[in-house]
Amino acid sequence: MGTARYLEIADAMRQAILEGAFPVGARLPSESELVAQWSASRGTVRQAVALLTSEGLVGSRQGARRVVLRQERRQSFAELNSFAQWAQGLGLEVTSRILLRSRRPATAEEARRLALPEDTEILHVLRLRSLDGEPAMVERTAYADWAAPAVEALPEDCVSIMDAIAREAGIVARYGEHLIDAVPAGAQDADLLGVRRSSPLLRQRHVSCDQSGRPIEWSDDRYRPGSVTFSVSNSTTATPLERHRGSRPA
Amino acid sequence: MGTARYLEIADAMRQAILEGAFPVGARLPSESELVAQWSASRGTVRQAVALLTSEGLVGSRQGARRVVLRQERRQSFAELNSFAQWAQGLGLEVTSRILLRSRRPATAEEARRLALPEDTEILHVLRLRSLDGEPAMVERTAYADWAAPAVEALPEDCVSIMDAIAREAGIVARYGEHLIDAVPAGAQDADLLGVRRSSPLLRQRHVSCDQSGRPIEWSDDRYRPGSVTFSVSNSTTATPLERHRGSRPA
DNA sequence: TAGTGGTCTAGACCACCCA
DNA sequence: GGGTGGTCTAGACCACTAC
Repeated sequence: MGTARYLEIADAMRQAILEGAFPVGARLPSESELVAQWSASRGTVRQAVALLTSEGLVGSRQGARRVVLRQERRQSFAELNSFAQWAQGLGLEVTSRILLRSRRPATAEEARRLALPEDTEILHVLRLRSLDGEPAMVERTAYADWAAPAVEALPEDCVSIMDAIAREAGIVARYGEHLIDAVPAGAQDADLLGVRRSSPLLRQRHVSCDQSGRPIEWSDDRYRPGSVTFSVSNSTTATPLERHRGSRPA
Repeated sequence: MGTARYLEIADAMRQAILEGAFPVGARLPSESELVAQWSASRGTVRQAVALLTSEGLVGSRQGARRVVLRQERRQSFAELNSFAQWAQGLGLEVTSRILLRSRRPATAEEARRLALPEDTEILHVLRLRSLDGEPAMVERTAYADWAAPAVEALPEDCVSIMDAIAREAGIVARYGEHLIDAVPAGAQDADLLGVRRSSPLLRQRHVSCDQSGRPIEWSDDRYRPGSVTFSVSNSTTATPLERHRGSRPA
């Protein structure tokens, strides 16, 4: 039974938009036209266009035809949560090296982010990741105690830890929460990335959770300047990104 | 007819989650239970929980009860697109000062971002924005030619330009696209924000579009370190944020 | 005022999870 | 195997847009 009907419709429409059949600003066919075209019910057609809307490709307002907002493709969950999958999807050569792997009691913040009791022994991993041979990101990750053994079993040049523990131990990330800000490079950051101390790094801290919402890892990833940009679309009916006040306002 | 039924249901469930009636990891009532509880159809109940899912509050998998993922509230479109509305929602005192307002031909990038012909005359605005009296953000915005007159008519201490031109000229932002990265402070940034040159700034570039997808403004906002963090939730079924390769990889 | 998208109903079948 | 969410149908009424 391959794919759902609404995904088939959405895929075809997305393809048409990406190919330029509907340029930015163009109006999409009406729901009734799509119903006729695809011999599907209105509910199914609406599911398809709702998907495109949530991707930021089309805009929707009551009473008016839907309009095309962008002509770019959206990434998958895996591509946001996994540096390796993202880079491979772009055809870049990724290499990773685990520089340090040690068990130690969780700090207060790590315990909170991982929803573990304080002083639970977590696994801390320091990792340098490169794109086409150039250092691009320093990753400092705390793995929950129950996930630690699977990570400890991996070779130190493992390209994708999340892929590996999904395959080897059935630990699959399904939900993520990301915090994005800018920080000055510390001594270790500067050394590993080959930049000057205090130069700007884009920081992505994130927690990945399994199917039941249990945190697997809490990570602090720092990108070399210019190597990565994040993007997000929003609208009056959907706002996925939040802005937060920093800890040190003044 | 105040609000839609599904919004009423979603609001009540969101409230319950935020108040801790369903802690993180807890399972929500089943759809059939909600149908009985609210005397609504299954479709309406599903619309409500789909909303919570898209907000990142609950996770959903076929065959299993929905689980609570977070206990925090999500912001509105206005709060992400408007610095003033965001800050006011937090109870912070916002002040703004337009330091420079000039018409000039659009650069190649500005023309592209604003979907205007090259060399169209746009309005460039330089603005310093403060939180509780402390400089927090430098904003450099290019307004499309057709929106420029409305902006030129505003006083230089106008707190929210988007609010003002919505009120005065009926120009309303409905869709946004945001690019987030880190850059070193330039001479002007350093001077205005009171930080050292080259110190890290969080940069949010964004375009705001009207109802038909026509770009109103293209802006480069730079935040003083520590003053702001962005956050986003994702899942295997919804990934609003993208990661992009930067322009200068090596 | 005709057409469009937004909301809602009441059924149905299926794939999947868990006890 | 019973319960759960995922998909789909075929209707209906309403609010809003565009002309």
